[in-house]
Amino acid sequence: MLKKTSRVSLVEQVASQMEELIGNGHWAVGNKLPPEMQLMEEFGVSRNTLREAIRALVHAGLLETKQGSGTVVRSKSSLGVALHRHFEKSSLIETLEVRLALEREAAQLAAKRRSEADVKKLQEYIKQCQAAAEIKDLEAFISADISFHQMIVKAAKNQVLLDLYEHMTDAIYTSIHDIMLDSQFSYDNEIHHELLEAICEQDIHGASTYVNEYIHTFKKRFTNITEG
Amino acid sequence: MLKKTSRVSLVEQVASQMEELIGNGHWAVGNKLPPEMQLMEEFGVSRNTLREAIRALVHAGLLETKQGSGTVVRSKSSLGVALHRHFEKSSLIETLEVRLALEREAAQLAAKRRSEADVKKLQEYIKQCQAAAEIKDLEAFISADISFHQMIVKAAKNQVLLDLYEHMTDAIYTSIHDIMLDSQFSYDNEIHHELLEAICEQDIHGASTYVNEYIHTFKKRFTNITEG
DNA sequence: CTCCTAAAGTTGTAGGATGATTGGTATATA
DNA sequence: TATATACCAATCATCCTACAACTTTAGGAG
Repeated sequence: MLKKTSRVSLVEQVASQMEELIGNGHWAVGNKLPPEMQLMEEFGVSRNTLREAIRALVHAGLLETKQGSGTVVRSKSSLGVALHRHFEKSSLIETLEVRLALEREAAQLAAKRRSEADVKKLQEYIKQCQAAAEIKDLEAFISADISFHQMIVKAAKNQVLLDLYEHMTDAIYTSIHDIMLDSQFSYDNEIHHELLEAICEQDIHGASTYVNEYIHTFKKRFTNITEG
Repeated sequence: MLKKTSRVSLVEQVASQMEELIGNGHWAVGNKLPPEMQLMEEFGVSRNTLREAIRALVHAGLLETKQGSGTVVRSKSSLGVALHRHFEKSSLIETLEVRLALEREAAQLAAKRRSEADVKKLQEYIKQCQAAAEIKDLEAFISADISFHQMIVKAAKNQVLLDLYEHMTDAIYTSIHDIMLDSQFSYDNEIHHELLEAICEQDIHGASTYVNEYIHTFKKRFTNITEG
C-alpha cells in the first residue's frame, strides 16, 4: 500500500512558502517583514505555527528578528550559516586545503572562460594591491588581495564554485586575515601578475602552474605560522 | 556606551544546547528524545520555547518528529540538508564540475597520504566492479564504482573534503546514477587500475594525470547525454 | 528646537486546551 | 492459542489568551 510517508506539517508548509518568497526576491534582503499579526492572517495559521516557521528560518540564517522592532531578511541562502557551523567544528588546515583546491580549479576554468571585463577587474585589484603596499596600508592590501582571488573564482563562471568559495572565505576570514597579516605586503604580487597574464592569454597550463605556486607559498606561510 | 548587541533568545539557547548534545553524541543518531513535557522541565522553558527550538533543528535536518510517536535524532550535521537545498536551485553541470574538482584534489592528496589499508579497500572495490560487470549486474557495478571513488576521497585524509564530497554525491546521486546507467560497464575500469596503481605507488603526478583523464571522460559522457 | 515621557507597536515567553496520529494493551472471536 | 478488533494512553500539532520585554513613535514640557 506504500502510504506516502507522512503529511507535511503546517509549519514546514509556511516555512517553505517563506523560503520561496525570499528566494524569488519578493522578500528582498534587508527588507522588513510584515508583523506577525498580519502574517498570521496571510498564511492563515496561528501565531505559534507562524513563529515556529519563522524561528526555523532564523536559525537557518535566512531571517533575523529583533524584539520590539521586527523581522528582516538576512540572506537568500542558508548555506553560509550551515558551512560556518560546520567549519567551526572542523580543522582549519583541512578547510584551507579545500578552499585552495577550489581556487586551483577556478584558476584553470577562469583561463578558459574569462571575459574581457573579468581581466579588467583583475588588473584593477592588482593596482589596488600595489597602491595599498606603497602607502603601507595593510588592511587595504589584504582586502584587495582577497578581492583579487575572489574575482578569479567569479571569472570561472561557475556559481556553485563561487558560492562555496565565498562562504568558505567568510567562515574562515579571520584566519586568512591573520595569515596575511603575518606575511606583510611583499609575498605574491609577482605571482599575481603571472597568474593574471596566464588567465588573460587563456593559457590553462600556465594558470595551473602559477596557481599551484601560489598555493604552495600560501601553505608554507600557514605552516610557518602554526609551527612558529 | 556600546551595549552588548542583544541578549540571546531563550529559543536559541535551548537550540544550541540541543546541538551540543547531538554533536557530542549524548543524543546519538537514531535515538529517541525524551517527550516534550520532560524536556520542558530539563531546560526549564515553556512548551512554546521548546517547540520553537526543536522545530529549528528539524528544519536544519538534525531532528525528525513524528506525531504520536516522538522525536528522533536524524543527523549530527546540518550540512547535508543545507547543501541539498542549495544544489536543488543550482545548475547540475556546475555542481558536477565542483564535485570533480574535489575528486581531482582528493586523488593527489590520496597519493600522498594513503595507508596500506586504503589501498586494500580500493582494490576490493575494483574487484567488486569487475565481478558485477561479469554477471551484468549494472546496479551493483554502479554502487561499487561510486564506492571506489568515495574511497579515494577517504584516503585523502581530509574530513572537510570528504564531508563536502559525500554530501554533494548524495544531493545529485540520481543524476550520477543516470549518467552511469547510460554508459554501461565498459568505460573506466582501465583508468581505475591505473589510478589505483599511481595512488599505491604514491605517484602524485601519475594520479593527477589519470584522474584528469577520468574527469575528461566523465564530462564527455555527461555532455553526450545532455546533448543527445 | 531639544529632551523627556508616555503610548503604541512588535517580538519573546508562558500556560492551557483541543485535535490528530501512533503504539501498545486488552478483549473478543475463531 | 492465534488473530483481529476495539480501546486507551502517550505524544506531537495546532490554536488560543495573556503578559513581559524591547523598540519606535508621538506628544508634551522646558
